[in-house]
Amino acid sequence: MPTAVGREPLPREVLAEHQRERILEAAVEVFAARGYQGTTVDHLVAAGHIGVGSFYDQFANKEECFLAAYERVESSWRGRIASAIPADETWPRRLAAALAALLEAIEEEPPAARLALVEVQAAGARALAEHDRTLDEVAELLRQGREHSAVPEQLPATLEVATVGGLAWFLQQRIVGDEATELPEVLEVVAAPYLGEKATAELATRG
Amino acid sequence: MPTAVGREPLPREVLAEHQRERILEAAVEVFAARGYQGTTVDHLVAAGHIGVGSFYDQFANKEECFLAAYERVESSWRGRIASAIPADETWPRRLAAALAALLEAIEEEPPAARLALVEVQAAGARALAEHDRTLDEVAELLRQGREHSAVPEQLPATLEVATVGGLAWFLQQRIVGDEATELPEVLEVVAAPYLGEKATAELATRG
Amino acid sequence: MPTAVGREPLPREVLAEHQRERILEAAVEVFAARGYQGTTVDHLVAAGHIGVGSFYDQFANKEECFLAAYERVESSWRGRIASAIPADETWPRRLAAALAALLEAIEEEPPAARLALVEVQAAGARALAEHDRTLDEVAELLRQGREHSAVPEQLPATLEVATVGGLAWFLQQRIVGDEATELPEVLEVVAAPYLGEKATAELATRG
Amino acid sequence: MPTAVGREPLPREVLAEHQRERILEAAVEVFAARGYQGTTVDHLVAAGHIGVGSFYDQFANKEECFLAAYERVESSWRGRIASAIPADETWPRRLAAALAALLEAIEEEPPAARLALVEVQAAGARALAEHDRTLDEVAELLRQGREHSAVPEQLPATLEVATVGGLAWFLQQRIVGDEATELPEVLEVVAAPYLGEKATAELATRG
DNA sequence: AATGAATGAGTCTTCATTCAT
DNA sequence: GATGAATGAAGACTCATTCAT
Repeated sequence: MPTAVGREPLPREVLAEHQRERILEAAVEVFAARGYQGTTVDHLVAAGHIGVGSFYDQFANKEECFLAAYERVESSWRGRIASAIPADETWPRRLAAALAALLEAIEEEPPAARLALVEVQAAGARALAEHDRTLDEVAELLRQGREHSAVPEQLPATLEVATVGGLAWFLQQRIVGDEATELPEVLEVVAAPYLGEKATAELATRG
Repeated sequence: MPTAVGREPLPREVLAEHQRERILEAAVEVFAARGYQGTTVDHLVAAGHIGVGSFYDQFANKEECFLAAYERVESSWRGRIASAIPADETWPRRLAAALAALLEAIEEEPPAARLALVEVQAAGARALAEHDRTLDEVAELLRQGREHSAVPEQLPATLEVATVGGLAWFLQQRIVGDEATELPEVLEVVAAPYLGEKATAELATRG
Repeated sequence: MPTAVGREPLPREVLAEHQRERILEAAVEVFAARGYQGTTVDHLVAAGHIGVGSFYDQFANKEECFLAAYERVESSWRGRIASAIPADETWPRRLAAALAALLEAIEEEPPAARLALVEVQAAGARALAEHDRTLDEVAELLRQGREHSAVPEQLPATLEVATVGGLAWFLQQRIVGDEATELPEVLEVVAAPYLGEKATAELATRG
Repeated sequence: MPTAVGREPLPREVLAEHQRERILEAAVEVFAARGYQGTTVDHLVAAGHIGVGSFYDQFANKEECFLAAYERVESSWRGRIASAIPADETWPRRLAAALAALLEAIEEEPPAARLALVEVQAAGARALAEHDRTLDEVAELLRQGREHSAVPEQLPATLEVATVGGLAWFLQQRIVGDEATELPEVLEVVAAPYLGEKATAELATRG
């Protein structure tokens, strides 16, 4: 076996990172279950099986912890969705794949979904701003679909912002109501303005 | 002392109601300025020029006060919009009139707008549910526009919910950013799915 | 009996002031017994028989409370000493009377003495500055005794500051050691530089 | 491997001692800069470039560390002053030399001065007691000057304690105010009671 | 009917100290 | 022997709510 030279590549740093991850994982559950305001640092500490001090070693305060948890979910989902999008496909199919991945994520990780789409609204200005940024990015991606429109120049400038807001609202409703969301209904709302009702319906049906 | 005939008709009740109104009026300002979480009962009490006791005579707690303020705004705007809608007109024009009245209300009462569209998100489950109910009602109204669609049966079932969510999100963005919102951009997003891009553009232009 | 006009001259304000007095009275005991650092707000609250909130209604924090207590003692003693000084007497006798009153106060109110002469040293910069101011005032009063010196121009400029510091230190020692202090020993130290050893001794003996 | 004859004589002990010295050196700076209460063990640890554990290997707690730092300064200054005192000289000149050495030390090591004369007051009962002991020793030395008094039997018994207290207070004032102290002004206060104003003035002038 | 003084539970946060590695 | 991650006791402070006047 190779020598031990260059060993111990990840003791301290990684351990810390690992702990941070553990805390965040627990934090997602807690924030989702109790709401941002209903969550105290003690709740987080208990759920993370750490001491109060350790919590404050990792996060300046509750808000920072929420933001970190939010970003963690967001980044995880972003990766998940990105890798679900087929590289060599048309925009409509790529869109469908992205939305499918999103719905899948929501279904598989309800607490994360609640954190990212519901609680984020009540977690203060910073979280709201972060959320805005994310939605703006999604809107930007949507905008690329305009070239598939028969009448791109007629599409209102605000279409994407409204579409993304509508999507977020829609999902939020379902999450709060603890209801599942099906791809077709989402796809229709998001894709229709670009592809038209008919093509959208087809896309939703055949996939 | 002999009572004068036809003296003040409803002293107690009316006075109480009047005071409640005054408090709510002040509460709208306070909640809008400090945010739901940043507002304390003392802030409300100070702004309403009443004693703490009187506050608790009127409201069970801070949340109830917020809900009452929210409902007050909502009901006031509802009336305002209702009376702005011309009775004998086509649905598109009625829609346009309603949206115009909404934008006007937002512009004239920024605190109320902030309360009803932004802070409501952070004021807890009850407020959120109330807000949902309102948006659902709006969605219901929108649904009446389907008969103007060339292809009503192709419209996705979720269209209205998404549209309303998109509208709310859109307005929220503008309010937070302290930017004005113009009728055409809103109209395009809301009406286009029903009337098509072209007719919507015309409606927006000619009014 | 006279009418009730102009009645209720002191309900609210006075009550509040009275409470503040009560708290300060208790605070003197607590600070003296536990030391400034060893005292917590809870200790003060318990000793004052009030709620935490009421404490914070009266004082911004522990330090402000200490400062108020210090000033209360200082002002009380100042008055006590001032009224002990005979108006129509020579400076030496006035000095002796003042010191006698000071020693009497120390003996009668050990906690106050400890607060004003010992704990004040450990209560932070503000308290220290306040204490400095007081000692400076005393030094100023001493300076008036120079005209009784046979050789006033030979007295060092720093005499008073050193004398006052010496006095404070001396008293502090006794208070910490829980020992009584006799007028003659103090008088000798304070008056000797001005009156000479002999006259001082006489003053100390005969009064 | 064969050990070299006469190799490093005392590795462990000396190293430990050396480290302790380093920590104390840093501690003086930290305590002087942040005040006793404002200093945390972490500050000391960071300044000493050691681990928390090592700190607790050397000192039982923060207070012990302060006491050790205080004693280190005190002992260093004691030596410094002792070696500045000319052996074969009169008491007045020896006193002047001692005071000169003290002022020199204060000027050269402001942090040490602040620790020994200011912060010591706020570092708890133990430190205060230690300080008392030191001042008492100084008082004892002063007492030897009585034989130079023209009227030794008239000097008050408490003269030395008061003088030392006055000196300490005086220096403390200057240190806090960040002002320099000149030998003459100090000398006058300390020596005058023994030598008389005139001789003192001469001593101060000619040295 | 109205007031606001009083309460104290609940939260956040710091920091001395321990102990596994 | 040295390190610093982890702990949690302890303390400051806020604010919703009650209740005597």
